[in-house]
Amino acid sequence: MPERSTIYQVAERSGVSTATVSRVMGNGTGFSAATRDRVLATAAELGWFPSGTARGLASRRNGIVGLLFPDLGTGESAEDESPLYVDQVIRGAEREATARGDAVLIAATRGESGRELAFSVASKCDGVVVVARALAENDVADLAQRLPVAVLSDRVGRMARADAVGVDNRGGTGAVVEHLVREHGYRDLAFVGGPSGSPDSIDRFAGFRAALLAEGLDAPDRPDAEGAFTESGGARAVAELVGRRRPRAIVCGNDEMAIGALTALAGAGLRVPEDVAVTGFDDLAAARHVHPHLTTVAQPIRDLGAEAVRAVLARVASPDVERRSIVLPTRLVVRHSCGCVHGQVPAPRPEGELG
Amino acid sequence: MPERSTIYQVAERSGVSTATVSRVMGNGTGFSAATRDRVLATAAELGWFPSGTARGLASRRNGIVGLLFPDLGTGESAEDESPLYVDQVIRGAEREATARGDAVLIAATRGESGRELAFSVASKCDGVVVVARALAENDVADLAQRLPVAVLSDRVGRMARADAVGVDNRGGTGAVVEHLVREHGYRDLAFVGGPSGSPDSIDRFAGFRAALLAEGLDAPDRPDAEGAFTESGGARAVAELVGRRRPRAIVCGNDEMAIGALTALAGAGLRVPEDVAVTGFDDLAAARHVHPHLTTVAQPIRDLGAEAVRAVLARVASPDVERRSIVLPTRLVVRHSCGCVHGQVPAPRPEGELG
DNA sequence: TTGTAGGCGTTATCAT
DNA sequence: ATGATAACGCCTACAA
Repeated sequence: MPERSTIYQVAERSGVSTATVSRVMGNGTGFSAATRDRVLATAAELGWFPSGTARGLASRRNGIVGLLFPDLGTGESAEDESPLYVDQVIRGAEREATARGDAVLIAATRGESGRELAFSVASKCDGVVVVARALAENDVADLAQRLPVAVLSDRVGRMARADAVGVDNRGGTGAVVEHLVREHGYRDLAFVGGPSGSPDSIDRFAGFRAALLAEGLDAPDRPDAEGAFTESGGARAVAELVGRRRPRAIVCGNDEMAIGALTALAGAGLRVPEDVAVTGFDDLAAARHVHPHLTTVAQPIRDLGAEAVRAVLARVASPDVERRSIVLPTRLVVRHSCGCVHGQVPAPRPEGELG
Repeated sequence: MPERSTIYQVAERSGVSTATVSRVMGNGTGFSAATRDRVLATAAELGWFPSGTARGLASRRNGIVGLLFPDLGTGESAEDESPLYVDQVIRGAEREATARGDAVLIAATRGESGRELAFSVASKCDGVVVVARALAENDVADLAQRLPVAVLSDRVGRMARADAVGVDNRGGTGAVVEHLVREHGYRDLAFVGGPSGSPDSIDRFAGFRAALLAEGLDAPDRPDAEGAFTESGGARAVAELVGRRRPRAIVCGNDEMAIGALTALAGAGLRVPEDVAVTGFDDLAAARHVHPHLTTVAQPIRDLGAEAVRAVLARVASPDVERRSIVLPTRLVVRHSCGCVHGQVPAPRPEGELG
C-alpha cells in the first residue's frame, strides 16, 4: 500500500492552494475551468480522493446515516432464525440514503452489548434510525439528545425528540379478522404472537382483539400462544396450541410464524385451510411460495426504511422541525390459506362440519 | 439539539487534560481508578461520547468496512427484482464486522454512477468489499491502490492486489449434472443462465458443460437461455426455452430463476418433476417452500460476506500480506424437483415414457 | 478567481 | 499517572 497522498500534495503539484483543490472537489464554484482540469488531472495522477473522515470533521457532515437493528440469531442456528423483515428495511434505507448522497452504516445489536455499539455507530453518523427492540428506550433517548434519531415502531411513547415511523398494525389484523369472520363465517379464531415485548406483536394483537369484539365475538385477553418471530418459533407455538384446542383459524403475528404454523399443522395431520385457516403478516416473498399460498397483511417494509431515513435526514437539515410520527398503511392480501380459492370466497360453511 | 459537548468540556469539568479523557475512553490504561470514575461521570453528565469521525482522523482507523453491491432493481419493479443473495452477503459481513468491533457501510451502485459512489464510500472506510459486478474492474483496481479491497467473485483476474473470495460454482453445477445423469438417467439437460456477463453464471455454466462432457453427453457451447438472476427473468427464459424444445431437465443459474421456471412450466402445462426436472443454485429459504421442493446447490452466502470482511480486515492490520484467493465449497441439496422422492431416488426411467 | 490561516475533535508523542 | 502539544486531512471564512 503506497503512502496515501493528501490534499497538500495535490495542491502543490498543481500549483494552487489547498483551498482551491477543496473547491474543485467539493463546492463546484470559485475556480476557472483551466485550474479545475489541472487539479483533476493531478488528483488522478496521484490516485487521490478526499478523505471522507477529514471532510466529515471539518464540515460537520459525514454523509452517513446509521441503522441499528436487533439480531436474534445465535449464529449457530439456521438462517430462518433471523427476521427477514430487517433485510427489507435495510434495502429501503439504503435506497433512500444513496439517492440523497448518503450511505448507510449498519450494525446489529445482540444481547446486552447494545448501548456501547449504538454509541460507537452513532459517533460516525449524522443521524441514526433504530429498529424496534434494537435498543433500550433510555438508550434511544440518550442518543436522540445528541443527534437526529428515528425509531421504527409506531409506539411514539416518551421517546424524547425522536421521530417515529411505523405501520398500521391494528388495522392490518383488524382487516384479517373481518375477512375471516364475515366472509368465511369462522367464529373461533386464535392469535399466535411474537415476542411478548414486541410493539408490533402487541399492536397486532390489539387489532385482532378489537375486531373480534367489534364483530360481537368473544376475545381473549392475551395471545393464545407466543414465540419468536421466526419459522421455528411459529411451528413450536402452533404445535403447542393445537395440542390444547382446535381453533377454526389461526392469525399469526408475521409470515415467518405462519409458515412455521403450516409445517406444524401438517405434522399434526390438520389440513389448511379445510381444517384450520392460517394467516400471516408482512407479505414476504415466501408468502406466495408456500403451499397453500398465504393470506396475509402486506406492509411496505422497504418504505419503512426509506421513510425513516428521510425523517432523519430532514432533521439533520433542520434539527428543530417538529417531531413527526408517520404511520404507513397496511393492506389485506387474500390468497388461499384462509379458505379462499383463486380469489373467490367459498360460501360460508358451518364450523365443525369437517370434524 | 443542544450544542454537542467535546472532549475539552469533559476534560475541564473533571479537572484533567484531554489526553487523560482520551485514555479513559480508549485503550484502557494510564490512569487511576479514581480519575476514570470522575471522567466517566462527567461524560455521562454531559451526554458526551467521543466523535468517531475525529477519532478516525487522528488514529487513521475508522472502524468501518465498506460493502459495495449492485442493485439491478429499478425501484419501480417488484421486490423479487433484487437479488436476495445480496441480503445474505450483507448479513454475513455485518456479523463478522460487528464481532470484530467494526461496522459495515453499505451502498448500492446502480447504472453508471458506480465510480463516484465507490470513492465516496471508500473515503470513509478502512477497507472495502466489492460484490461482483458492482464496479468496473479498473475502478476496483484504483480503489485497491488506496486501501484494502476484497472482491466477491472467484474470478481473481488481474485485480491488482485485491483479495478474492468466491464459491466453487463449477463443482456445484457439476454435482447437479452428475446427479441428474447418473441417478435419474436424464440425458437431455438444458442450462438457463443469468446475465451473460456474470462471472457466477459463466462459471456455473462451465461446470454444467464440463460435467456433461465428462458423462459422455453432448454439451452446448452456451446456455440454452438467459435472463436476469430473478424470478421473472427465470420465468421468461424458461417460457421461451420450452416453446423451442423440451429438455428432460432444466438446470437454472440460481434459485430465483428456478422458482420462476416452476411458474413458467406450470403455465405451459408441464409437470415438475414428472415431465421436466428443475434445479437451482443458492439454497435460499424459498427453495424449501416452493412446490415441489427445489433440488439445488447450497452455497454459504453469509460466509462469503464474513470471509470477505475477514480478508479486508486482515489486510488493514498488515497491508502487505500476500494476496489471498478463497474458494468456499458448495453442496448438492437433493429435494423433489429433480425427481427424487423424500430423499429417495426413483429407479431411472427411460425418457419419453411420459410423453 | 485564488490564497491565508484557523478550526473541526481526537489521538499520540514526548515530557514530567 | 498525567499534561502539553503537535499532528490527522480537510473546509471555510476572510482577504486579496
